[in-house]
Amino acid sequence: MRSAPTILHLDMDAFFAAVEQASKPSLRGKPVVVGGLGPRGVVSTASYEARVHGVHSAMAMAHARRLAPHAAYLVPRFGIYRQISEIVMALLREASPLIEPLSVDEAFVDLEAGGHAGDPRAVARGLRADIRAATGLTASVGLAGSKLLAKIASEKAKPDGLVVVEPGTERALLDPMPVRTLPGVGPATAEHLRRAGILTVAEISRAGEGELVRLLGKAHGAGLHAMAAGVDNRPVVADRDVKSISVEDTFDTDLTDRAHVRYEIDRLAERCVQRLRGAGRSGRTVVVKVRRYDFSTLTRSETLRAPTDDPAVVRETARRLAEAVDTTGGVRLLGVGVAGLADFTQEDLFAHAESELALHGGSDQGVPEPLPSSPPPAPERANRWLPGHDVVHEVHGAGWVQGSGVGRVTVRFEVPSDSRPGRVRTFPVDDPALSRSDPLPLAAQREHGPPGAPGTRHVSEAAPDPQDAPAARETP
DNA sequence: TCTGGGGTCCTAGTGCGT
DNA sequence: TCTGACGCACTAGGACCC
Repeated sequence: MRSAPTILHLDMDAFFAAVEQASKPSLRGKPVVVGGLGPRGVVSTASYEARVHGVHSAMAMAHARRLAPHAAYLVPRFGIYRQISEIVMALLREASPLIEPLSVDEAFVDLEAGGHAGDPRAVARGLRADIRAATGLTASVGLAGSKLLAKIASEKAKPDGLVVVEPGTERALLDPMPVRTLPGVGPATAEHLRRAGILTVAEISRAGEGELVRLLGKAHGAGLHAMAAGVDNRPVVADRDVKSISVEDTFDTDLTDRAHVRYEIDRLAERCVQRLRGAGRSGRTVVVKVRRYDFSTLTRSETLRAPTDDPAVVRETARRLAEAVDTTGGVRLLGVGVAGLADFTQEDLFAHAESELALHGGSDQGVPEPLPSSPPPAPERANRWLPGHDVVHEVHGAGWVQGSGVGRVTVRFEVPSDSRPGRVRTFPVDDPALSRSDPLPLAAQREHGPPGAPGTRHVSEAAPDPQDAPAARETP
Protein backbone atom coordinates (compact mmCIF):
# COMPACT_ATOMS: atom_id res chain seq x y z
CA MET A 1 0.00 0.00 0.00
CA ARG A 2 1.34 3.36 -0.97
CA SER A 3 0.81 5.84 1.82
CA ALA A 4 2.11 9.19 0.56
CA PRO A 5 -0.93 11.21 -0.52
CA THR A 6 -0.24 11.37 -4.25
CA ILE A 7 -3.56 10.02 -5.56
CA LEU A 8 -6.02 12.83 -6.14
CA HIS A 9 -9.75 12.38 -6.59
CA LEU A 10 -11.67 15.31 -7.98
CA ASP A 11 -15.43 15.60 -7.97
CA MET A 12 -17.35 18.58 -9.29
CA ASP A 13 -19.98 19.78 -6.79
CA ALA A 14 -23.60 19.07 -7.84
CA PHE A 15 -22.28 19.29 -11.37
CA PHE A 16 -25.35 19.38 -13.62
CA ALA A 17 -27.25 21.68 -11.27
CA ALA A 18 -24.21 23.94 -10.82
CA VAL A 19 -23.84 24.32 -14.60
CA GLU A 20 -27.53 25.23 -14.86
CA GLN A 21 -27.16 27.85 -12.13
CA ALA A 22 -24.09 29.29 -13.84
CA SER A 23 -25.97 29.40 -17.16
CA LYS A 24 -29.19 30.86 -15.79
CA PRO A 25 -28.74 33.88 -13.49
CA SER A 26 -32.32 33.63 -12.19
CA LEU A 27 -31.53 30.20 -10.67
CA ARG A 28 -28.45 31.20 -8.68
CA GLY A 29 -28.94 30.46 -5.01
CA LYS A 30 -32.25 28.69 -5.75
CA PRO A 31 -33.15 24.99 -5.55
CA VAL A 32 -32.53 23.36 -8.94
CA VAL A 33 -33.26 19.76 -9.86
CA VAL A 34 -31.97 18.21 -13.10
CA GLY A 35 -33.35 14.93 -14.39
CA GLY A 36 -36.01 13.21 -16.47
CA LEU A 37 -39.26 15.16 -16.43
CA GLY A 38 -41.57 12.39 -17.64
CA PRO A 39 -43.89 10.55 -15.26
CA ARG A 40 -41.14 7.99 -14.63
CA GLY A 41 -38.20 10.38 -14.45
CA VAL A 42 -35.60 10.34 -11.69
CA VAL A 43 -33.31 13.02 -10.30
CA SER A 44 -29.84 13.16 -11.86
CA THR A 45 -28.52 16.00 -9.71
CA ALA A 46 -30.00 18.36 -7.14
CA SER A 47 -28.38 21.66 -6.19
CA TYR A 48 -27.37 22.05 -2.55
CA GLU A 49 -30.35 24.38 -2.09
CA ALA A 50 -32.64 21.53 -3.22
CA ARG A 51 -30.83 18.96 -1.05
CA VAL A 52 -31.85 20.97 2.00
CA HIS A 53 -35.41 19.82 1.26
CA GLY A 54 -34.33 16.16 1.11
CA VAL A 55 -34.04 15.88 -2.68
CA HIS A 56 -31.18 13.66 -3.85
CA SER A 57 -29.90 11.78 -6.89
CA ALA A 58 -31.81 8.69 -8.10
CA MET A 59 -34.99 9.82 -6.32
CA ALA A 60 -38.21 9.66 -8.32
CA MET A 61 -38.99 13.09 -9.80
CA ALA A 62 -42.55 12.86 -8.49
CA HIS A 63 -41.18 12.47 -4.98
CA ALA A 64 -38.75 15.37 -5.46
CA ARG A 65 -41.61 17.61 -6.61
CA ARG A 66 -43.50 16.85 -3.43
CA LEU A 67 -40.47 17.66 -1.27
CA ALA A 68 -39.45 20.80 -3.16
CA PRO A 69 -42.44 22.06 -5.15
CA HIS A 70 -40.87 25.47 -5.73
CA ALA A 71 -37.59 24.19 -7.17
CA ALA A 72 -36.72 24.64 -10.85
CA TYR A 73 -37.02 21.31 -12.69
CA LEU A 74 -34.86 21.05 -15.81
CA VAL A 75 -33.86 18.40 -18.34
CA PRO A 76 -30.13 17.66 -18.63
CA ARG A 77 -28.08 19.47 -21.33
CA PHE A 78 -25.32 16.92 -21.87
CA GLY A 79 -23.64 18.99 -24.59
CA ILE A 80 -22.60 21.79 -22.28
CA TYR A 81 -21.75 19.39 -19.45
CA ARG A 82 -19.29 17.66 -21.80
CA GLN A 83 -17.80 21.02 -22.84
CA ILE A 84 -17.16 21.98 -19.22
CA SER A 85 -15.87 18.48 -18.48
CA GLU A 86 -13.27 18.82 -21.25
CA ILE A 87 -12.00 22.05 -19.70
CA VAL A 88 -11.69 20.39 -16.28
CA MET A 89 -9.99 17.26 -17.65
CA ALA A 90 -7.52 19.42 -19.60
CA LEU A 91 -6.58 21.19 -16.36
CA LEU A 92 -6.08 17.82 -14.65
CA ARG A 93 -3.82 16.69 -17.50
CA GLU A 94 -1.64 19.73 -16.89
CA ALA A 95 -1.13 18.45 -13.34
CA SER A 96 -0.26 14.90 -14.43
CA PRO A 97 -0.34 12.85 -17.64
CA LEU A 98 -1.96 9.96 -15.76
CA ILE A 99 -5.62 10.76 -15.22
CA GLU A 100 -8.55 8.36 -15.10
CA PRO A 101 -11.89 10.02 -15.83
CA LEU A 102 -14.69 8.13 -14.07
CA SER A 103 -17.54 10.15 -15.47
CA VAL A 104 -18.22 13.59 -16.86
CA ASP A 105 -17.60 15.23 -13.46
CA GLU A 106 -15.13 13.00 -11.67
CA ALA A 107 -11.57 11.73 -12.13
CA PHE A 108 -8.55 10.22 -10.42
CA VAL A 109 -5.12 11.78 -10.94
CA ASP A 110 -1.83 10.05 -10.11
CA LEU A 111 0.41 12.97 -9.17
CA GLU A 112 3.47 10.75 -8.77
CA ALA A 113 3.20 9.77 -12.44
CA GLY A 114 3.38 13.44 -13.29
CA GLY A 115 6.83 13.56 -11.68
CA HIS A 116 5.63 16.47 -9.61
CA ALA A 117 8.34 17.75 -7.35
CA GLY A 118 5.88 20.09 -5.67
CA ASP A 119 3.66 19.48 -2.69
CA PRO A 120 0.53 17.54 -3.75
CA ARG A 121 -1.52 19.84 -1.51
CA ALA A 122 -0.34 22.86 -3.46
CA VAL A 123 -1.23 21.08 -6.71
CA ALA A 124 -4.70 20.29 -5.34
CA ARG A 125 -5.28 23.87 -4.26
CA GLY A 126 -4.02 25.17 -7.57
CA LEU A 127 -6.33 22.82 -9.47
CA ARG A 128 -9.38 23.88 -7.52
CA ALA A 129 -8.55 27.53 -8.07
CA ASP A 130 -7.92 27.00 -11.78
CA ILE A 131 -11.17 25.07 -12.25
CA ARG A 132 -13.06 27.84 -10.53
CA ALA A 133 -11.35 30.47 -12.69
CA ALA A 134 -11.93 28.56 -15.93
CA THR A 135 -15.52 27.46 -15.33
CA GLY A 136 -16.88 29.43 -12.39
CA LEU A 137 -17.74 26.10 -10.73
CA THR A 138 -16.46 24.50 -7.55
CA ALA A 139 -14.86 21.10 -7.13
CA SER A 140 -14.05 18.97 -4.11
CA VAL A 141 -10.74 17.16 -3.89
CA GLY A 142 -9.47 14.23 -1.85
CA LEU A 143 -5.76 13.44 -1.57
CA ALA A 144 -4.56 10.10 -0.24
CA GLY A 145 -2.25 7.19 -0.87
CA SER A 146 -4.90 5.10 -2.64
CA LYS A 147 -7.95 5.50 -4.84
CA LEU A 148 -10.22 4.21 -2.08
CA LEU A 149 -9.09 6.80 0.44
CA ALA A 150 -8.84 9.65 -2.07
CA LYS A 151 -12.46 9.06 -3.05
CA ILE A 152 -13.63 8.89 0.53
CA ALA A 153 -11.66 12.06 1.24
CA SER A 154 -13.24 14.00 -1.63
CA GLU A 155 -16.66 12.91 -0.37
CA LYS A 156 -15.78 14.33 3.04
CA ALA A 157 -14.53 17.49 1.36
CA LYS A 158 -17.89 18.23 -0.23
CA PRO A 159 -18.87 20.86 -1.04
CA ASP A 160 -15.99 22.97 -2.28
CA GLY A 161 -13.23 21.63 -0.03
CA LEU A 162 -9.97 19.69 0.15
CA VAL A 163 -9.31 16.76 2.48
CA VAL A 164 -5.90 15.11 2.80
CA VAL A 165 -5.53 11.66 4.36
CA GLU A 166 -2.13 11.67 6.06
CA PRO A 167 -0.13 8.41 6.16
CA GLY A 168 -0.87 6.49 9.34
CA THR A 169 -4.36 7.95 9.77
CA GLU A 170 -6.12 5.64 7.30
CA ARG A 171 -7.56 3.17 9.82
CA ALA A 172 -8.74 5.90 12.16
CA LEU A 173 -10.61 7.42 9.24
CA LEU A 174 -12.09 4.18 7.89
CA ASP A 175 -12.94 2.20 11.01
CA PRO A 176 -16.02 4.08 12.24
CA MET A 177 -17.50 4.53 8.77
CA PRO A 178 -20.63 2.62 7.69
CA VAL A 179 -20.03 -0.30 5.31
CA ARG A 180 -21.77 1.60 2.52
CA THR A 181 -18.75 3.93 2.39
CA LEU A 182 -16.71 1.23 0.66
CA PRO A 183 -17.01 1.02 -3.12
CA GLY A 184 -18.90 -2.09 -4.17
CA VAL A 185 -21.17 -2.08 -1.12
CA GLY A 186 -24.65 -1.22 -2.32
CA PRO A 187 -28.03 -1.88 -0.73
CA ALA A 188 -27.90 -5.66 -1.31
CA THR A 189 -24.41 -6.21 0.10
CA ALA A 190 -25.08 -3.85 3.01
CA GLU A 191 -28.19 -5.87 3.90
CA HIS A 192 -26.18 -9.11 3.68
CA LEU A 193 -23.60 -7.67 6.06
CA ARG A 194 -26.24 -6.21 8.37
CA ARG A 195 -27.82 -9.63 8.81
CA ALA A 196 -24.39 -10.89 9.86
CA GLY A 197 -24.16 -8.07 12.39
CA ILE A 198 -21.61 -6.09 10.39
CA LEU A 199 -22.38 -2.39 10.20
CA THR A 200 -19.03 -0.60 10.12
CA VAL A 201 -15.74 -0.90 8.26
CA ALA A 202 -14.01 -1.93 11.49
CA GLU A 203 -16.49 -4.79 11.85
CA ILE A 204 -15.62 -5.98 8.34
CA SER A 205 -11.96 -6.15 9.35
CA ARG A 206 -12.83 -7.92 12.57
CA ALA A 207 -15.00 -10.51 10.80
CA GLY A 208 -11.97 -11.82 8.92
CA GLU A 209 -11.49 -12.66 5.25
CA GLY A 210 -12.89 -16.20 5.55
CA GLU A 211 -16.21 -14.97 6.91
CA LEU A 212 -16.44 -12.25 4.26
CA VAL A 213 -15.79 -14.78 1.48
CA ARG A 214 -18.43 -17.08 2.96
CA LEU A 215 -20.95 -14.22 3.03
CA LEU A 216 -20.22 -12.50 -0.27
CA GLY A 217 -18.25 -14.87 -2.48
CA LYS A 218 -14.58 -15.04 -3.31
CA ALA A 219 -13.88 -11.90 -5.31
CA HIS A 220 -16.20 -9.56 -3.48
CA GLY A 221 -15.45 -10.89 0.00
CA ALA A 222 -11.67 -10.85 -0.30
CA GLY A 223 -11.69 -7.46 -2.02
CA LEU A 224 -13.89 -5.91 0.62
CA HIS A 225 -11.80 -7.29 3.45
CA ALA A 226 -8.66 -5.77 1.94
CA MET A 227 -10.36 -2.41 1.41
CA ALA A 228 -11.61 -2.35 4.99
CA ALA A 229 -7.99 -2.67 6.08
CA GLY A 230 -7.16 0.31 3.89
CA VAL A 231 -5.38 -1.88 1.33
CA ASP A 232 -6.14 -0.74 -2.19
CA ASN A 233 -3.49 -1.23 -4.85
CA ARG A 234 -5.66 -0.38 -7.82
CA PRO A 235 -3.61 1.80 -10.15
CA VAL A 236 -4.88 4.92 -11.86
CA VAL A 237 -5.63 3.71 -15.38
CA ALA A 238 -5.88 6.14 -18.28
CA ASP A 239 -7.90 5.36 -21.42
CA ARG A 240 -10.08 2.50 -20.30
CA ASP A 241 -11.47 0.70 -23.32
CA VAL A 242 -15.24 0.67 -23.77
CA LYS A 243 -16.60 -2.88 -23.54
CA SER A 244 -20.19 -2.39 -24.68
CA ILE A 245 -22.50 0.20 -26.18
CA SER A 246 -26.20 0.25 -25.46
CA VAL A 247 -29.32 2.41 -25.57
CA GLU A 248 -32.50 2.01 -23.62
CA ASP A 249 -35.81 3.76 -23.16
CA THR A 250 -38.33 3.74 -20.36
CA PHE A 251 -41.84 4.38 -21.65
CA ASP A 252 -44.26 6.77 -20.00
CA THR A 253 -46.86 4.01 -20.10
CA ASP A 254 -46.19 0.28 -20.40
CA LEU A 255 -46.21 -1.21 -23.90
CA THR A 256 -48.75 -4.01 -24.16
CA ASP A 257 -48.86 -4.49 -27.93
CA ARG A 258 -46.23 -6.83 -29.42
CA ALA A 259 -46.14 -4.83 -32.66
CA HIS A 260 -45.32 -1.74 -30.66
CA VAL A 261 -42.57 -3.59 -28.80
CA ARG A 262 -41.11 -4.64 -32.13
CA TYR A 263 -41.30 -1.10 -33.46
CA GLU A 264 -39.42 0.25 -30.42
CA ILE A 265 -36.80 -2.52 -30.66
CA ASP A 266 -36.16 -1.46 -34.26
CA ARG A 267 -35.72 2.17 -33.24
CA LEU A 268 -33.39 1.27 -30.39
CA ALA A 269 -31.33 -0.98 -32.68
CA GLU A 270 -30.95 1.92 -35.12
CA ARG A 271 -29.80 4.27 -32.36
CA CYS A 272 -27.43 1.69 -30.95
CA VAL A 273 -25.80 1.10 -34.33
CA GLN A 274 -25.48 4.84 -34.87
CA ARG A 275 -23.53 5.11 -31.64
CA LEU A 276 -21.51 2.02 -32.46
CA ARG A 277 -20.53 3.45 -35.83
CA GLY A 278 -19.91 6.85 -34.31
CA ALA A 279 -17.34 5.20 -32.06
CA GLY A 280 -15.80 3.41 -35.06
CA ARG A 281 -16.54 0.04 -33.50
CA SER A 282 -18.35 -3.18 -34.31
CA GLY A 283 -19.48 -5.91 -31.95
CA ARG A 284 -20.24 -9.61 -31.81
CA THR A 285 -22.86 -9.94 -29.09
CA VAL A 286 -26.30 -8.37 -29.40
CA VAL A 287 -28.11 -7.89 -26.08
CA VAL A 288 -31.78 -7.11 -25.56
CA LYS A 289 -33.04 -5.88 -22.21
CA VAL A 290 -36.68 -6.01 -21.17
CA ARG A 291 -38.03 -4.54 -17.97
CA ARG A 292 -41.56 -5.73 -17.38
CA TYR A 293 -44.52 -4.05 -15.75
CA ASP A 294 -43.50 -5.47 -12.35
CA PHE A 295 -39.93 -4.14 -12.70
CA SER A 296 -38.52 -7.61 -13.24
CA THR A 297 -35.67 -7.29 -15.74
CA LEU A 298 -34.67 -9.88 -18.30
CA THR A 299 -31.76 -9.86 -20.73
CA ARG A 300 -31.33 -12.04 -23.78
CA SER A 301 -28.17 -12.12 -25.86
CA GLU A 302 -26.87 -13.77 -28.97
CA THR A 303 -23.27 -13.94 -30.11
CA LEU A 304 -22.73 -13.71 -33.84
CA ARG A 305 -19.95 -15.43 -35.73
CA ALA A 306 -18.21 -12.16 -36.48
CA PRO A 307 -18.41 -8.53 -35.31
CA THR A 308 -20.99 -6.39 -37.05
CA ASP A 309 -22.05 -2.77 -37.25
CA ASP A 310 -24.79 -3.55 -39.76
CA PRO A 311 -28.13 -2.06 -38.67
CA ALA A 312 -30.07 -4.86 -40.39
CA VAL A 313 -28.14 -7.57 -38.53
CA VAL A 314 -28.46 -5.87 -35.15
CA ARG A 315 -32.15 -5.15 -35.75
CA GLU A 316 -33.01 -8.68 -36.83
CA THR A 317 -31.08 -10.23 -33.96
CA ALA A 318 -32.65 -7.87 -31.44
CA ARG A 319 -36.12 -8.59 -32.83
CA ARG A 320 -35.54 -12.32 -32.56
CA LEU A 321 -34.34 -12.01 -28.96
CA ALA A 322 -37.25 -9.75 -27.97
CA GLU A 323 -39.77 -12.12 -29.55
CA ALA A 324 -38.57 -14.86 -27.20
CA VAL A 325 -39.41 -12.86 -24.06
CA ASP A 326 -42.78 -13.13 -22.39
CA THR A 327 -44.11 -9.57 -22.33
CA THR A 328 -47.61 -10.40 -21.15
CA GLY A 329 -48.65 -7.75 -18.69
CA GLY A 330 -46.68 -4.94 -20.28
CA VAL A 331 -43.17 -3.61 -20.80
CA ARG A 332 -41.87 -0.45 -19.14
CA LEU A 333 -38.34 -0.46 -20.58
CA LEU A 334 -36.62 -1.82 -23.66
CA GLY A 335 -32.91 -1.73 -24.41
CA VAL A 336 -30.63 -2.86 -27.22
CA GLY A 337 -26.87 -3.17 -26.78
CA VAL A 338 -23.81 -4.54 -28.50
CA ALA A 339 -20.92 -6.10 -26.58
CA GLY A 340 -17.78 -7.97 -27.49
CA LEU A 341 -16.54 -4.87 -29.27
CA ALA A 342 -13.91 -4.93 -31.98
CA ASP A 343 -12.26 -2.10 -33.85
CA PHE A 344 -14.13 -1.44 -37.04
CA THR A 345 -12.14 -2.50 -40.07
CA GLN A 346 -12.90 -3.27 -43.67
CA GLU A 347 -11.79 -6.88 -43.05
CA ASP A 348 -14.39 -7.15 -40.34
CA LEU A 349 -17.04 -6.11 -42.79
CA PHE A 350 -16.09 -8.76 -45.32
CA ALA A 351 -15.68 -11.45 -42.69
CA HIS A 352 -19.03 -10.62 -41.20
CA ALA A 353 -20.79 -10.48 -44.56
CA GLU A 354 -19.46 -13.90 -45.46
CA SER A 355 -20.27 -15.48 -42.15
CA GLU A 356 -23.75 -14.01 -42.10
CA LEU A 357 -24.34 -15.36 -45.59
CA ALA A 358 -23.25 -18.77 -44.39
CA LEU A 359 -25.38 -18.46 -41.30
CA HIS A 360 -28.61 -17.24 -42.79
CA GLY A 361 -28.38 -18.59 -46.31
CA GLY A 362 -27.65 -15.26 -47.98
CA SER A 363 -29.93 -12.38 -47.17
CA ASP A 364 -29.09 -9.00 -48.62
CA GLN A 365 -26.76 -7.89 -45.82
CA GLY A 366 -25.97 -4.23 -45.64
CA VAL A 367 -29.25 -3.17 -47.17
CA PRO A 368 -31.37 -1.92 -44.31
CA GLU A 369 -34.77 -3.49 -44.25
CA PRO A 370 -37.71 -1.17 -43.95
CA LEU A 371 -39.27 -0.72 -40.56
CA PRO A 372 -42.41 -2.78 -39.93
CA SER A 373 -44.97 -1.99 -42.58
CA SER A 374 -47.63 -1.06 -40.08
CA PRO A 375 -45.81 0.47 -37.16
CA PRO A 376 -48.09 1.23 -34.28
CA PRO A 377 -48.28 4.96 -33.72
CA ALA A 378 -45.49 5.74 -31.30
CA PRO A 379 -46.74 8.04 -28.59
CA GLU A 380 -45.50 11.57 -29.20
CA ARG A 381 -43.00 11.90 -26.39
CA ALA A 382 -40.67 14.40 -28.01
CA ASN A 383 -41.83 17.73 -26.66
CA ARG A 384 -40.24 20.52 -28.66
CA TRP A 385 -39.90 22.87 -25.68
CA LEU A 386 -38.44 21.13 -22.66
CA PRO A 387 -37.68 23.12 -19.49
CA GLY A 388 -34.05 24.21 -19.48
CA HIS A 389 -33.50 24.03 -23.22
CA ASP A 390 -31.72 26.92 -24.91
CA VAL A 391 -33.74 29.03 -27.32
CA VAL A 392 -33.36 32.21 -29.30
CA HIS A 393 -36.08 34.68 -30.30
CA GLU A 394 -35.71 36.94 -33.32
CA VAL A 395 -36.70 40.00 -31.29
CA HIS A 396 -35.84 39.20 -27.68
CA GLY A 397 -32.59 37.30 -28.19
CA ALA A 398 -31.22 34.33 -26.21
CA GLY A 399 -33.00 32.64 -23.34
CA TRP A 400 -34.19 29.32 -22.00
CA VAL A 401 -37.49 27.49 -21.74
CA GLN A 402 -38.99 27.90 -18.30
CA GLY A 403 -42.09 25.86 -19.02
CA SER A 404 -44.66 24.92 -21.63
CA GLY A 405 -48.21 23.66 -21.92
CA VAL A 406 -51.63 24.29 -23.44
CA GLY A 407 -50.14 25.67 -26.63
CA ARG A 408 -47.85 28.13 -24.87
CA VAL A 409 -44.16 28.23 -24.06
CA THR A 410 -42.66 30.48 -21.40
CA VAL A 411 -39.13 31.74 -21.98
CA ARG A 412 -36.79 33.60 -19.66
CA PHE A 413 -34.47 35.86 -21.61
CA GLU A 414 -31.13 35.87 -19.84
CA VAL A 415 -27.57 34.79 -20.61
CA PRO A 416 -24.80 33.42 -18.37
CA SER A 417 -22.97 36.76 -18.16
CA ASP A 418 -26.03 38.59 -16.79
CA SER A 419 -25.76 39.57 -13.16
CA ARG A 420 -29.51 39.80 -12.66
CA PRO A 421 -32.44 37.56 -13.65
CA GLY A 422 -33.84 38.20 -17.10
CA ARG A 423 -37.43 38.96 -18.15
CA VAL A 424 -40.03 36.29 -18.80
CA ARG A 425 -42.30 36.17 -21.86
CA THR A 426 -44.84 33.68 -23.15
CA PHE A 427 -45.34 32.70 -26.82
CA PRO A 428 -47.49 30.29 -28.81
CA VAL A 429 -45.60 26.98 -29.14
CA ASP A 430 -45.50 27.39 -32.91
CA ASP A 431 -44.19 30.97 -32.89
CA PRO A 432 -41.94 31.09 -35.96
CA ALA A 433 -39.68 33.69 -34.30
CA LEU A 434 -38.68 31.19 -31.61
CA SER A 435 -36.19 28.40 -32.22
CA ARG A 436 -33.88 26.02 -30.37
CA SER A 437 -30.27 27.15 -30.04
CA ASP A 438 -26.90 25.92 -28.85
CA PRO A 439 -25.90 26.53 -25.23
CA LEU A 440 -23.98 29.72 -24.57
CA PRO A 441 -20.61 29.36 -22.84
CA LEU A 442 -20.52 30.10 -19.13
CA ALA A 443 -19.26 33.52 -18.10
CA ALA A 444 -15.91 32.14 -16.89
CA GLN A 445 -15.54 30.09 -20.08
CA ARG A 446 -15.84 33.27 -22.10
CA GLU A 447 -13.18 35.04 -20.07
CA HIS A 448 -10.72 32.18 -20.14
CA GLY A 449 -11.36 30.59 -23.51
CA PRO A 450 -11.15 26.92 -24.41
CA PRO A 451 -8.51 24.66 -22.81
CA GLY A 452 -5.07 25.30 -24.20
CA ALA A 453 -6.14 28.55 -25.81
CA PRO A 454 -4.43 31.82 -24.97
CA GLY A 455 -5.79 33.05 -21.71
CA THR A 456 -6.16 29.61 -20.15
CA ARG A 457 -4.64 29.64 -16.70
CA HIS A 458 -2.13 27.05 -15.69
CA VAL A 459 -1.94 25.00 -12.54
CA SER A 460 -0.39 27.12 -9.90
CA GLU A 461 1.84 25.64 -7.24
CA ALA A 462 2.35 28.94 -5.52
CA ALA A 463 -0.89 28.74 -3.61
CA PRO A 464 -0.82 29.72 0.03
CA ASP A 465 0.10 26.76 2.19
CA PRO A 466 -1.55 26.62 5.58
CA GLN A 467 -0.70 23.46 7.50
CA ASP A 468 -3.15 20.70 6.67
CA ALA A 469 -4.30 18.67 9.63
CA PRO A 470 -4.55 14.91 8.94
CA ALA A 471 -7.79 14.30 7.10
CA ALA A 472 -8.69 17.86 7.86
CA ARG A 473 -11.16 19.65 5.71
CA GLU A 474 -9.90 22.75 3.97
CA THR A 475 -12.34 25.19 2.45
CA PRO A 476 -11.72 28.50 0.81
C1' DT B 1 -41.49 7.18 -3.14
C1' DC B 2 -41.49 3.83 -6.74
C1' DT B 3 -37.67 3.46 -9.04
C1' DG B 4 -33.37 6.75 -15.69
C1' DG B 5 -29.55 5.67 -18.66
C1' DG B 6 -25.14 3.97 -19.63
C1' DG B 7 -21.89 1.39 -18.18
C1' DT B 8 -18.65 -2.53 -15.45
C1' DC B 9 -17.80 -6.68 -13.00
C1' DC B 10 -18.89 -11.10 -10.84
C1' DT B 11 -21.17 -15.54 -10.37
C1' DA B 12 -23.51 -19.56 -11.69
C1' DG B 13 -25.32 -22.65 -15.01
C1' DT B 14 -24.85 -25.00 -19.35
C1' DG B 15 -23.03 -26.99 -23.50
C1' DC B 16 -19.15 -28.63 -25.92
C1' DG B 17 -14.62 -30.46 -27.18
C1' DT B 18 -10.73 -32.94 -25.54
C1' DT C 1 -17.11 -47.16 -26.42
C1' DC C 2 -18.32 -44.92 -22.31
C1' DT C 3 -17.46 -41.77 -18.57
C1' DG C 4 -15.60 -38.12 -15.78
C1' DA C 5 -12.68 -34.10 -15.35
C1' DC C 6 -11.43 -29.96 -17.14
C1' DG C 7 -11.24 -25.63 -19.62
C1' DC C 8 -13.57 -22.53 -22.41
C1' DA C 9 -17.28 -19.86 -24.45
C1' DC C 10 -21.59 -18.34 -23.91
C1' DT C 11 -25.77 -16.87 -21.45
C1' DA C 12 -28.46 -14.74 -17.80
C1' DG C 13 -28.98 -12.34 -13.78
C1' DG C 14 -27.59 -9.45 -10.04
C1' DA C 15 -25.12 -5.79 -7.87
C1' DC C 16 -22.97 -1.68 -8.23
C1' DC C 17 -21.37 2.98 -9.89
C1' DC C 18 -22.08 7.84 -11.54
